[in-house]
Amino acid sequence: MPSQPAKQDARSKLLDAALTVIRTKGYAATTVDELCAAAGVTKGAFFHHFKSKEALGVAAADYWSEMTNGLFAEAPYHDHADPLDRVLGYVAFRKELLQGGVPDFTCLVGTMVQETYETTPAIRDACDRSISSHAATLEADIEAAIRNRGLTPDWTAKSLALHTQAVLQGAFILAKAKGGAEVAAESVDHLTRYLKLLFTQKMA
Amino acid sequence: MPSQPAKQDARSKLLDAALTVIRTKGYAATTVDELCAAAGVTKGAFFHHFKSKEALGVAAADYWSEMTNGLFAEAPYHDHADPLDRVLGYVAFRKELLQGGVPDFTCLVGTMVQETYETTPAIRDACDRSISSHAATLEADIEAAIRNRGLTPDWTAKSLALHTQAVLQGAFILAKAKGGAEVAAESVDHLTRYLKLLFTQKMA
DNA sequence: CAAAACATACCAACCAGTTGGTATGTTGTC
DNA sequence: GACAACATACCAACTGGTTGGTATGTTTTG
Repeated sequence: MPSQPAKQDARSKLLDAALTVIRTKGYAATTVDELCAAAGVTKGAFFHHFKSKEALGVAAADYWSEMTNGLFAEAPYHDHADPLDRVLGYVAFRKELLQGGVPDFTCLVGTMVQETYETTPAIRDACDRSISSHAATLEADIEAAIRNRGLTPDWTAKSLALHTQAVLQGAFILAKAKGGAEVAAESVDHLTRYLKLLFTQKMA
Repeated sequence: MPSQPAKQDARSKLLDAALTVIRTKGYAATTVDELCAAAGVTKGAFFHHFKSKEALGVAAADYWSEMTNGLFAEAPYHDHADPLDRVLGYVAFRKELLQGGVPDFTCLVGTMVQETYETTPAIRDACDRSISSHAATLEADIEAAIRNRGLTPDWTAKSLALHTQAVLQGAFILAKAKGGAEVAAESVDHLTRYLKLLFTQKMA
């Protein structure tokens, strides 16, 4: 009966707070005190669960992976019989997620890796794991779509899967610069158009 | 006779230092003291030329625009007679720029806007100006290529120009996550492929 | 009751920004 | 063209608030 938000322990509350605060202000500008205030816990609780701010960053990236894994695993686009439809369905699903404020639909690990890639290897690696493992879930469908269409492309399923992530991450940056989702949605439309062209082209 | 680097004043040295330091560590993690040390000037000089760290951020974004404007204005891809070749030449040029360490080829304003979009409007706007004005330089060639090929697309030249920037910005994020330019280059290859398909398609 | 889960109080280092000052032009005036 | 009046460029030392982290409690739970 009792819902989650009330019964959460300090660790979960801190991780949830980290997702929203870091996505809004970035990792470096987010202070431990701020995280504690947003989570409604004290600093003692913070350092009981995380040995440092950096450790929280790594845990937040892992937590982000868990959350998104669940979200995408349950998304309806997997139901399509045609693997290309699953890939296109994935991208359409990503477009549907572009709702609410910019901090709500942008990517935690994309934000964090920008700030930490040179200075904090542990966080960079956690962000890389998150992005790369998510891209890998697309790779199988792309591979199946290639076989299904009998293509022999000069690109790999892996590089295309990563390209979809590049487009999305770049779309988030434009959304942040312009203060809205519209520009991101248009970039996702271009990605969809590319995928359709790739798999339906009548090449010379 | 005397070369530039020795004769620079404190302001220019600080702006040059800002480009490298902020691209490496991010805006929030970069301290004023660090900037001064990298520029070889004192804090007094810093606050003489910039009224705050935020003001330096804005100035750095404007300085970045100047630098990149010059670089792209003089690039050889403008010489192509065919507008589509100019667009493809631009993307090829961007791929050529993916040399050296990750902090050397990534984008200052893409990095800064991620951290400041919600908290520091002045910097966000400066970054937006930089990205959008750069994209606008592409728009004319795209428009000309559309007319040249007699296309009536369901997308706009502006959205495609912004999409190229999204791909590049996203490619930088992947490069940061993976610690190298290779993944970015592959994404740029996908962008080139998309452009060629868009303009040479035999649609059903 | 023992250990895990939290809270309170505190600290040393750090940070953006200030202060008061010097050195070197530039400008106006007779 | 000499000299006062002012402006610009820069510097070293300092400050007050903030930050990540710690030391030491108290409370809850199995």
